[in-house]
Amino acid sequence: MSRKTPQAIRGTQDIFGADAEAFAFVVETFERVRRLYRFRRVEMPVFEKTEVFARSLGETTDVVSKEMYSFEDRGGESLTLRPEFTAGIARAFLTNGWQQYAPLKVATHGPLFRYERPQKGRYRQFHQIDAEVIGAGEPQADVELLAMADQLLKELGIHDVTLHLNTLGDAASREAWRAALIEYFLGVKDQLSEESQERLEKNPLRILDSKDPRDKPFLADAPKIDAFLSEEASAFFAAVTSGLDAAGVKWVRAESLVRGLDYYRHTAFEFIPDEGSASAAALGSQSTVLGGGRYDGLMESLGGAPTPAVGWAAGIERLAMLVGAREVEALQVAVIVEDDSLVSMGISANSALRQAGMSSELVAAGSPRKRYDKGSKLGASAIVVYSLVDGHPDIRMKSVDDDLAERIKGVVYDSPE
RNA sequence: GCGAUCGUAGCUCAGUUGGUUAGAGCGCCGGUUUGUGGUACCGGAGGUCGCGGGUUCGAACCCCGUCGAUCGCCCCA
Repeated sequence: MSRKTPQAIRGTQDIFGADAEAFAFVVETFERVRRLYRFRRVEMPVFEKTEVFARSLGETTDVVSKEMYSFEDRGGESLTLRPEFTAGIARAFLTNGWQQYAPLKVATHGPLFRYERPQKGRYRQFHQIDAEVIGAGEPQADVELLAMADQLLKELGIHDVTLHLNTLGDAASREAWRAALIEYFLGVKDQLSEESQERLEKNPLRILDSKDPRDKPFLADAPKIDAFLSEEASAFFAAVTSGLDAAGVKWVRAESLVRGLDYYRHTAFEFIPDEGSASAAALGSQSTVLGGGRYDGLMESLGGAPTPAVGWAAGIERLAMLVGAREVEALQVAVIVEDDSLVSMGISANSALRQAGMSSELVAAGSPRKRYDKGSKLGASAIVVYSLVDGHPDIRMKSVDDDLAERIKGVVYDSPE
């Protein structure tokens, strides 16, 4: 290990080989499915004014103060590497007048940055796919978005995850529920874990998904959102669930599923591996594969007109773990040159094969005697060998695939020298 | 920020209660087999055992520190 080589930044990854193939498979599948649902592609900046994220997330949270990659540029302006897509898309929607396209369905993917301690399925630079519907307040938008997520997971071959669904109601319902939770947990405060006692002040909803055994006894009897839902909020949720049923999307109710941020309204959801499944084992403690919700309050926090919106995002690395290692596509042709005087013949054959749409590798270096071995190890369906027989150039071809053999003959034997 | 486990060739790993010049497989390079669909044989390069200190006659091994990795807690947009 050379002392001079700089190390990669903590929490960044160099993805290669089968893992990189799995990553690409996730992105390609997402791109294909997103077209089926007519989501339009957007490309966003990787960094924004810190304000964009601070205002949308809420200034107070740990998330803003500790988990963002922020820095000053040369003009002294505070910038931040995007920790999520939603805030930047909302900003673009407002600054570019995309209201004219509403309701707007957009999709994107790329790197995101969060200053966190790396662990299984969590990195400082990680990658997500993302889909948003902006300017659509009706429950059908939630249904469409969730149907797309469900289809994506199935097309990725992931069948052991389930949609966990909840509603947070409208702003009034949500506040009433929150107040009731605080009151309830205050009553048993002494018996809660230290973490949850702190959460009581900062983020009471989060007590509901505490992992601490000391908290669990109190969770079952905690107030439920359903008791606080307004008539409209109930109707909205009912429309979402019946729409999902109609679309054939399986779901389970998750009464304790919450969102930390204030701008979330109504639908909140996560796709989570089924207990004991292969996917659950593959993900370790990072169980959520895809998550999102309705964020009707966000646009206002960025100074825009009230605009309903709903979206989700999913970690590409986590999806790639569930998809499993994928091998590179098999090589079709290995071109082996066993005598250096024939190298240019090999080069032109290799080149002609590729231009004719066949994947090809040239083996013309190293010990001539070992080239055949080296070439055959590439695992190609066909091998083309250039060698010298009695001082004359000789071409031989072997193939396990007759159609491929014909295609090769058409290219290699007819190519102008 | 906290905790646990781990750091030996390019890769995956051995290394006996501390004992001489630190090993294997794979990969890489070269040679042999006049070989032709992966599998043979021989040889070679490549390691201050993460780094720094300590204990000891002697440390890859024991102790302390440090850096890094992994997994978990907190947090999770």
